[in-house]
Order: sequence, then C-alpha cells, then structure tokens
Amino acid sequence: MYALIDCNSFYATCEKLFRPDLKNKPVVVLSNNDGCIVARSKEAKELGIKMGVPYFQVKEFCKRNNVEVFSSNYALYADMSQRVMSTLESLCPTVEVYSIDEAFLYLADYPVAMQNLDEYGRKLKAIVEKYTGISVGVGIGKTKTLAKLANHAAKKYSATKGVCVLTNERWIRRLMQITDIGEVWGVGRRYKQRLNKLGVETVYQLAICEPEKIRQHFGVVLERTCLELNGQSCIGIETIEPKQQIISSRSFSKRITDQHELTEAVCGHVAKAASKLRQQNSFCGFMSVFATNSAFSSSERYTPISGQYQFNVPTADTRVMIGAAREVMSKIYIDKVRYSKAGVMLSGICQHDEVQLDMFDTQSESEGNKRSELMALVDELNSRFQHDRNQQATVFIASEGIKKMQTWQMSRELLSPCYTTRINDLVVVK
DNA sequence: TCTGGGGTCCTAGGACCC
DNA sequence: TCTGGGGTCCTAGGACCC
Repeated sequence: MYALIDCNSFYATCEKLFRPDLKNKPVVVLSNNDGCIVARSKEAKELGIKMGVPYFQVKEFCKRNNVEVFSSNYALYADMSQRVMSTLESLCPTVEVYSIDEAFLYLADYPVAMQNLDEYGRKLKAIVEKYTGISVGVGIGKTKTLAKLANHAAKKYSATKGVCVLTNERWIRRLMQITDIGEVWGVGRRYKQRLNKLGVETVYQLAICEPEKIRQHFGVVLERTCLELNGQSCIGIETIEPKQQIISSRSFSKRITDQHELTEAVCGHVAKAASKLRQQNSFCGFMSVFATNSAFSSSERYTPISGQYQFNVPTADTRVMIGAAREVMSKIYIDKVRYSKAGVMLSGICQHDEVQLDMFDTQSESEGNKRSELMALVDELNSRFQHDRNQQATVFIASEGIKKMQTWQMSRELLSPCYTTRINDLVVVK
C-alpha cells in the first residue's frame, strides 16, 4: 500500500505563504528568464490561464485581471519543500521524495497507517498544512500508479476533501471509467494518441487490456502500468542513488554572439555541475558541452553545436573540467550564430572507489589528495557564504567571469524575497 | 522581441569478442 | 571456397516524469 502526497500548486502556494494580502487572488509563477508559466494558483487556473504558455502571450491578460506574477524563486521553493518532506518523514518511516513537491510513502509495513487508511491520510494532510502552511492532496492505493490515480481524484473531486483512498473495488472501477487515459502516470502525449487510435479512451479500458498485448505494442514500461492499475505492484520505493548524469544549462536573457562571452557562460555551468558532482562524492569520465540558437525562430537556421571530452582519469576538479570545456568550445564554436542557450552535461559518473587510474598518469597520490582538499574547501566556503544577489559564488574560477557584468545572465524581474533563506529578507512584523 | 531545466528507463543496432 | 552462435558493451533515439 502506497500513499502519494502532492503539494497543491506548489510554487504559487509558496509565493502566497508570506503574503497574506494575496489570499484568494490569482498568482502565477514563471520559468527561468520569466519565459513560461510553470505554476498557477487555483484562482489563476479558474481564469483559464494554461500551464506552459509563454508569458509574453498572456502578459496583457494578466495585467487586466490583476494576476500577481512572480519569477521563480528556487531558494524559497527548495527550503519549503524540505520542510514538507521532513514533516512527512516524522509521520512515516519510509518516504521517497519523488520531486520538489511530491513524495511516496510506503505504508504496508506500518501498522499505524494500515489500521485506518482514511484517518491516517487526513492526519498527514492536516499536520503538513499546520506545520508548513502548504496545502496538499493525499492519494492512497495498492500500487504507486493507483496512489497517483487516487491523488488525482483527491484534487479533482471536492467531495474527497483532499484525501482519496482506493480500496473499494467498485469505486476503483467507477473512477477508472470516468478518468481519461492521459491522466495515468506513465501515459504521455504520444502513448495517449496511440492508445486512442486503438479505441482506448479511459483508464478502465487500459486496465482491462491483456498486459501481454500491451507489451507487444508498447513495451514493458506500459505493461507495468497496466499491471499496476490491476493492483499488482511493479514499481517499488526507490532509494537515493547518485545521479548517473548531471546537467547544468540555461537560456540567456539576451542573445550571445561573442565567443568569449559564450565560453564564460559555459564555464559557469561547468563550475555548477562540478559542485553537484562533488556533492554526491562522484567523479565524471565524460563531459559534453553544448550551445544553440533559438529553435523557434523562422528567420534563423537552428544551429546546435556540441562537443565531447573524455578525461584520462575521472575527475571532479573544477579547474581541470573548465580547462577541458574551454578546449572543446574553441573547437566547436561557430561564428555569426545568435546563441540563446548553453550548458554542459557530465556522464561516465563513478564513485571514489571505482575510479580507474591511468597507467601513465604522473600525478602522485598526495597531489590527488591536495586536489580534493582544495575543492572541498571551495565548496565549504561557498556553502557557508551563500551566493549574492547576482548568483555569484564567493570563490570561483576566473574563466567564469564576473556575473554582475554579464548582461546575458538570467533575468528575474519579478523575484520575491528569499523569506526563509536570507537573513536580510526575513519578514518583519510591526 | 519575448517559448524552462533536469532527470530516468528501455530498445535497437552496430562493433567487437571468443 | 566455405563463414556459426552466443555474448557484451556502447550509443542514439524515443518515451516518460516533474
């Protein structure tokens, strides 16, 4: 038995938390560079604002309807998320944090929950809301896919009061019959289209399909979904594994047409990715550097550039990685392209004890230790003295450039204060 | 003018090995 | 001249998730 707890309109709810004046008002949150709408409060959804639309298309509409608009404030969301998750951890021994605003709980071997699932679900909801101010929906089912389905019902049907437990076979069947196939966890746009073509429109129609047939047509992933809908658990609680791939990339607030500027942007991403790499105590063997102009322009040809670098010995040293990135950039750079985005991807990731040494490497062990000590010190300094307003770290490599002089840096014109993570942004009650 | 960013898993096909 | 059968590893691409 699994529970799925999902925060309601998470980013928008976070923005409302410290702004009581926004109660019952429509609020939307934008993606990086104030590009698209990525979160909407209940009121904003009721106005008909769609998820994922470019902001410039609805800017006027928002103004006319007094919609409060925010840039995304990840420092705030990440901190609030942590509070929600630790509250859940105090209420259940097995918690899998699935995303910034969702968590699965495994209930089967937790008698406190199993005794009365509905009561437990309501307790989860009430306590999280009381401790954090974030409202959540709770779905409980025999498998993760059913818990997801229950969660969807808890949000959609007000009669559930935000908590839906799927144990009654007749209810499950009824809910499946009135729910569109596209709502199922694991069925995306493509699968929905293909399923519709075969006459499968509702969740129930997928649930009664022969799993073997689904496997032949769609593969094992959708077969598992089908089995899960029938109560056979195929997807368990996952433990936190080190990432096998680390990406850092971002669009620029304005186009870059200069090799030096583009290289600075890439070096900034290398530094960020390298620090994530060290956070999970890993080393990387491959690095891929990429940049591109806009894919949406009709007047320019879409020109993605990319290049790879293989390290002789897996590394986590920012200096080595930036050196490699600069080398790759100088090889792949194409002139006269109006670049709109760049980034870096690390792969071939291994743990400390798995590093394959280079037979011809002249670096001694003590040199290697010095390297990691230096990087640890950089990380320590940067975590103790948090980024400034321009996102500049305290200690950085010169190739990254001075952020406040970089006109292409992400724009966040509608940024709210970091209420919970910056001392100067604390709310003052007079 | 302005369109996010970061992940996972699975499969097919080619290169290569014995 | 004839050229099997079984396996691994890697990569690219396609699907999905939030």
